[in-house]
Amino acid sequence: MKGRVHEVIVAALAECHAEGLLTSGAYPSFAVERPAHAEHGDFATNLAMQLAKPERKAPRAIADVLVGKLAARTDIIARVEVAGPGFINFFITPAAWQQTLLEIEQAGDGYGKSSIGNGAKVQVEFVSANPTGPLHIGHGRGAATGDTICRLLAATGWDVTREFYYNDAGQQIANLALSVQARCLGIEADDPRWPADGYQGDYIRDVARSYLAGETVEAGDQHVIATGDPHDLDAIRRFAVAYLRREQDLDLTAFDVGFDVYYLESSLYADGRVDDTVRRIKESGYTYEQDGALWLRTTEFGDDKDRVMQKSDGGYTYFVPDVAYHLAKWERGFSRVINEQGADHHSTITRVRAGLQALGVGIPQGWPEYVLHQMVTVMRGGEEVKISKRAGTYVTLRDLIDEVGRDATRFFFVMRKPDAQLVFDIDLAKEQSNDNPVYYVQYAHARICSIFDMAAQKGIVPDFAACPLHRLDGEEEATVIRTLASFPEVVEGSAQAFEPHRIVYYLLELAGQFHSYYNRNRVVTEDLDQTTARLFLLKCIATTLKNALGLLGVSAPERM
RNA sequence: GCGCUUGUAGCUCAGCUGGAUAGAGCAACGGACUACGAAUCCGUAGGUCGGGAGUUCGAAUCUCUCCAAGCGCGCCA
Repeated sequence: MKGRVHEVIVAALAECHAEGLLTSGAYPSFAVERPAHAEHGDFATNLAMQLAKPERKAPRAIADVLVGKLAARTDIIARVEVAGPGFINFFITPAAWQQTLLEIEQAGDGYGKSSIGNGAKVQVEFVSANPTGPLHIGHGRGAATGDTICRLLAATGWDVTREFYYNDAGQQIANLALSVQARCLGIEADDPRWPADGYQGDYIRDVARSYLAGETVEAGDQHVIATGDPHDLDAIRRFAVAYLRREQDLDLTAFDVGFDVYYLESSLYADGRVDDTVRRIKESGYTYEQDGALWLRTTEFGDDKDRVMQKSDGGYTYFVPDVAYHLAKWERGFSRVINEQGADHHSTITRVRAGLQALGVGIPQGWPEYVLHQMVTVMRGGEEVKISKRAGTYVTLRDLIDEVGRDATRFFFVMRKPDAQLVFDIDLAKEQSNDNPVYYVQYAHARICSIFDMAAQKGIVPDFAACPLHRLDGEEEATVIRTLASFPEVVEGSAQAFEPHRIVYYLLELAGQFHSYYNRNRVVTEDLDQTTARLFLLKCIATTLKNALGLLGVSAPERM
């Protein structure tokens, strides 16, 4: 509907220019928005204000001219008026609003989708947890946020590739292997022989036990059989990485989060991409040697100090494989890449981009794009759950899914915009009451389904093909229809801004309007026409609720 | 000290990329089930949008500057 109004405005402006009513010939950018107050109509535009400068006339005078043309579009416009400093307010005819329900019904599962992405390729990298331990609550937020962004982009016409980057090389993995080996040998964390930066979590014991038992682990295309030899560090490393990767995969599967590509850091070394990247950066002239190390002039690209690429011991710092990895993304043809990460790693952004710029291969400055999510704190029993890796008291994603369920976990993780810190209240998420927003929304869907069941039991078979839409003439019905009609706009905005929480707020609003409507209006009555029309409205609400929940990876139950 | 993010009702948070009179849910108080699910609804009350200055027809939104909180500032990842 908004798009239709936009078209009508452009057409009117063109007419005014053609007939000399306006003289500048200007087509400024202008907004069509939904006014906060109902007295201001269904839509409003600031076009006249935007034209004031080029036309060198008062906004209200320009608005009067435009209104003369707009008023002729009686098929959708009931009334237009000039208000305030020069707003043009549109009042849409009830019939035009009611017609939008037909579009919803026809689109069905596809309602809310659009093609603004034009099928262009976009890659979203998210989670990318190190295979050194189980996924914790921060990874959970990343998984829910990243997955929802993928769903939003797919729904708006992008060709999405979901990617998980495995840091399966480097010092952390060496520490992992040493930790598992220590457990295999019965060395405790307080033993002087315990490795310096060893991982102390209980899961390390599980890995060691499994390894000694000679178990087999399958993860992705890996198929690793434990040798059970506690002195074969290389075998332990391969087994431990596969074991933890399998655990992470199981968690993500339980969370309904999937990936198209698992990219292994070790492959960047194996195929020479890391060395090649270093060589190409050196050739760029942005490097220098100092104190026995190789430095990159990242300050040339906005960093506050230069960074070491190759340490004096010959090893590369962590951002070098990161640059190599992103160069590979670019060469794979992703002109658009989005990285979803925790904000605690935000300092890598400047370095990775600097490395890519230094390569001089035509990568745009703002590439790749980043979505950073802030910290998550967990509340239980009104108190913050303190996180201590050493004591092993951190909350894993698995714990959350087991305790509060997948739907509530996903919903809560995307309830806030990524930029804001998130307080995850476990008690609230578990609660099956009106305080819990997940149940509030799901209940709306289940309630509608139950009304359809009840109507069927009464032998009512609504003929939607001949639905008397004009019977939906109440104020509350108009309100709900307007909300339904805005869904595609909400999806577009949410996708464009990488802000999944907008879908959550939309759901709460729509569910609220339905509950309110339901409490005041009886749907199934003796009046068959009215019953048919209202059931049709409810069907459209249920469809929209289900589609919106689907974007969040949350189910729309028919019964609760 | 520098960088990023945040600061809106007692609490938790929205505010549609600069629009008109700043909204919702909790909590508080008062109401609504002999008819479709009360996991619901209706009403009342609650504000110097952290402080200050600037940009313009117009600022919670953009700029600057203070204040406060979180995160990050390694030849760790």
